[in-house]
Amino acid sequence: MNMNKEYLKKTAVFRGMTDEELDAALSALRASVKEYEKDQVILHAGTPTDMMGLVLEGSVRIESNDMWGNRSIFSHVEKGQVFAETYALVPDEALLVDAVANQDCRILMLRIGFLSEEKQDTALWRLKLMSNMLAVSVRKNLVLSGRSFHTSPKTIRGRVMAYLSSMSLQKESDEFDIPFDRQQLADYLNVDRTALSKELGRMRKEGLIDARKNHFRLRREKGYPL
Amino acid sequence: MNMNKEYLKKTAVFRGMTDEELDAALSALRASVKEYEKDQVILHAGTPTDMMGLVLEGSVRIESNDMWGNRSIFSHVEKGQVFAETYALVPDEALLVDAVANQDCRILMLRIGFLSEEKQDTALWRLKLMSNMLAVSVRKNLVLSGRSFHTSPKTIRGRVMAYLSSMSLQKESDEFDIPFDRQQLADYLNVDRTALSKELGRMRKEGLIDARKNHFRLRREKGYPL
DNA sequence: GTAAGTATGTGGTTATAACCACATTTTGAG
DNA sequence: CTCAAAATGTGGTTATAACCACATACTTAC
Repeated sequence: MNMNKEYLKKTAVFRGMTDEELDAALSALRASVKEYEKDQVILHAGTPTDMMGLVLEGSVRIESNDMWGNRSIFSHVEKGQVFAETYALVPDEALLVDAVANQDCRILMLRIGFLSEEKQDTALWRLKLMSNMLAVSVRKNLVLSGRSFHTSPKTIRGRVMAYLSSMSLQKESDEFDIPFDRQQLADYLNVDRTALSKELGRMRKEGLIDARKNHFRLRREKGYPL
Repeated sequence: MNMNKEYLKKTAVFRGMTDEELDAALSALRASVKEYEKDQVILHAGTPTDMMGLVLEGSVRIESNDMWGNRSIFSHVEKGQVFAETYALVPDEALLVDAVANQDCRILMLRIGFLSEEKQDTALWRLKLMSNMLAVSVRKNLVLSGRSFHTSPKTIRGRVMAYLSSMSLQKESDEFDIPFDRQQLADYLNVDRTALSKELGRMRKEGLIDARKNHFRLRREKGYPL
């Protein structure tokens, strides 16, 4: 199986496990590595799943596409992080979103559904896995709340500033790359792409930001709040 | 201590515990009952917390108020449910939102922070608590995603329909009460209150819905989608 | 390098929501 | 019941985003 166990032991899901525990966990989780091309759908909305994915290479976006073709991007999942764990752990809840490869990807698929079953197996690997998944889940919660903060301002500029401020804090720098192209950023902020481009243009003109492709720089001295 | 243990054993947090386990858990959690009046802030944004709240009576809303007085309501927490568990379980993360009593409330405050500590105590009550908290957390995730769905349509009507459809599904009826007054619904959907009233008026006129106070009825035969 | 294709930006128009002022209805206290 | 206060609704105006068409820039394959 083409996966680096040393790397896995550093991820939030398998943190703190011994080699033996990791092997036991991977076996119970029916771990398997899958590959996906850019823009290929990994998990489809509407299908129930007991599997979550752990990103080994590439990145994944979580999005919803309504019947009129409107896309809304909920989050972006980087290498080492997991997705769909919520649906895998809530029995009978069909996926409401698509998980899509944002680039060519290697994904470790894990059948985690059993963790939410009643039986109290106290194998140490299981306890550690559960503890880790709790940490992963509450973190994911913060990510989702974050998006709520980024989309609650009523103006495009407000949303852009909320998003960029929070990225800047996270990256601990005024200069950083974002994981989205313009269309994706628009779909993340729930605004029209051309309107977003226009607003970025205005903000550039006013000297608030530099924005070139997915690289941004905040010019706080120009009166950037937060 | 003024709390009904039989009731607690039915909540998602303490589900499946024996009396002894519940006592051990409550003691470790330094459980205490607090009372709050309508609109009193229970937990303030900006303060770190290792406590979560379990609603014994009344209900709580989770909201964010920016420096210009704009309110955004993230979720509504009913009797038996918990709030702030995310922040309590993520060390060093200050609360980003306020938890506010939506009516006069009795809240069981629980110091749950220790659950995210490293040490592997395998007391059964602790395992059950952890397992339950995982279930609670992933559920909370679905609630947060739900709000994303409700606020992603670009028009007020789209948001109202998304929200009401999902309430209708949840309540398994075309007729139901919502936990918000108009201003709160507007703040939940991130729209202006008067614009919301106007849109509800139009939808009433078109025969799509009946809406009186917080009681709604969907008239699907009139072409309500989903 | 060139061409084709993709991504990004911009002007113009229209639709819609925000905002303001105020009318009407409902609620609650006495 | 009466009054005051709060909640809800409505008309009118303005600000802004959506939408459309297209220009420009950038990327990739050849």
